[in-house]
Amino acid sequence: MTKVVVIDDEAAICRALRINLTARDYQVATAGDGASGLAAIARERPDVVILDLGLPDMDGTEVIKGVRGWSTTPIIVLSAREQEQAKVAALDAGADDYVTKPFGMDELLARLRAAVRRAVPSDEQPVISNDHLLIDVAARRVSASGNDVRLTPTEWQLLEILVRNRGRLVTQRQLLHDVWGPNYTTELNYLRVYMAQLRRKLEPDPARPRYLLTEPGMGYRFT
Amino acid sequence: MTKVVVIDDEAAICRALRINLTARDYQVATAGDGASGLAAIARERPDVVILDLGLPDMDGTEVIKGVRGWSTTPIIVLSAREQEQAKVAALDAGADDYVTKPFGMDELLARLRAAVRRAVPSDEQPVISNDHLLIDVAARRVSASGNDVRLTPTEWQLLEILVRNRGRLVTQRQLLHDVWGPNYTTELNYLRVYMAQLRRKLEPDPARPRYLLTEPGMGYRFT
DNA sequence: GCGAATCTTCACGGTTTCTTAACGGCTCCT
DNA sequence: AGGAGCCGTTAAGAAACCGTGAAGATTCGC
Repeated sequence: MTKVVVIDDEAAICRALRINLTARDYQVATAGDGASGLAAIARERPDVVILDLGLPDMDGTEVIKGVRGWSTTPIIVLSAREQEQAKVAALDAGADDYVTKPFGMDELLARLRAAVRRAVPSDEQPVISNDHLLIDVAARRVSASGNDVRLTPTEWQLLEILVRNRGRLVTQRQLLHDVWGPNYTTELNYLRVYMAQLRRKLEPDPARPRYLLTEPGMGYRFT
Repeated sequence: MTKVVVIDDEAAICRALRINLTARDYQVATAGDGASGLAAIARERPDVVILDLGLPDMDGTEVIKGVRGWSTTPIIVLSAREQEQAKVAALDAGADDYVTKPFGMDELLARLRAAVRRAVPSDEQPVISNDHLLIDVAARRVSASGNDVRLTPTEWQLLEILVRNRGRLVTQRQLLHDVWGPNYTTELNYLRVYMAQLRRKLEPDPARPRYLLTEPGMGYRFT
């Protein structure tokens, strides 16, 4: 059975969605603010999330980023008609779709079906482990030669993207877009600085990298 | 580079999209009706399709079904505000998203980025594999006789075009246009230099190519 | 508020990649 | 046989790119 988490501060909407979705054999959990919404997602591991952007306690994009750190669950955003800017920000933060309020239930259901259909069958949690390195993405732990390594938030985001795409080349544009946002896709400096820091912390010989490889002119690759 | 096919019967919209998308480094092809739209999708193999529902010759859902028969390319639907019913039908037919006319360019671009980003996992990119060669376009990996081969950005672009059109002749003009841009379509030198480099890196006997074949006076072909 | 950690920005030297030109071999045509 | 055009090969200078250290600016925790 498909599991849905609904995050909305309007109780009426939560109730309406719960009734409609339950009637169509979805399993529904609701939350009234961002913090409890994140908790619900972590607890329920839903197949899809419906998220209202106008939450009382935190910005909607913060919720999205919080989820995208460890999960690829589809997120459908609800927003008032005027928040054009917020919609764009939400999609760039990693939302999969949005519906403007007031919305037709038929439309929401169609989008829900589309989102679930698209979803990739849940992927395994990446854990890298070899003689020298141990990277546990879910637990946010990294150690090199047996010693725990502390990474800053930015370093971690960068490493996580590379690890999730291990073996594949990740382009500079994509890294910059996913870590710094859509307006920073030309700041190649940032990549150089942070790749150097990651290598200093992770590589046995930072000057001759074994894991964090450069593909000149294109991007980086974790192997 | 991301390739987009736009299908809309309003020439003004086609033109506006072409200009905006080209400026953002998308590669754009346009079609004015459903039939030529389907042909364009089959020919161009775009990364994403923008489809107007109000086409003169056939219903938009027919176009979607026609594509979904053999491809999972993301489809973003354009529709007038009133066609609520048609939107639902389009999403159920396999469309991935829709935007109501009149639309904001920012919103469309954000949805485009979201659609392309989502599509990557499910999109099966060509992988060439035989005794001697292994080419994984998605991961940007090439190996010859078991050894990993490093390619420069230009070498990659060239090889990728040939691989995507494997078996077919690709003209010199098209290669030059797609790799170096519209102002370089006479620099046949570039092709010779880079084909030689690719052969040196990929062919078992570079002087007698098995995969990267020359069609004198016309172009090259990957087999 | 204050100190520490983190992020942004800059400049320099070394390396890789791109561009360009020249030369010889080959095929086809006259 | 000779010439013209096309192709493959090589090499060298120019341009772009990368790694690095370090110095402000900003944020965060106390």
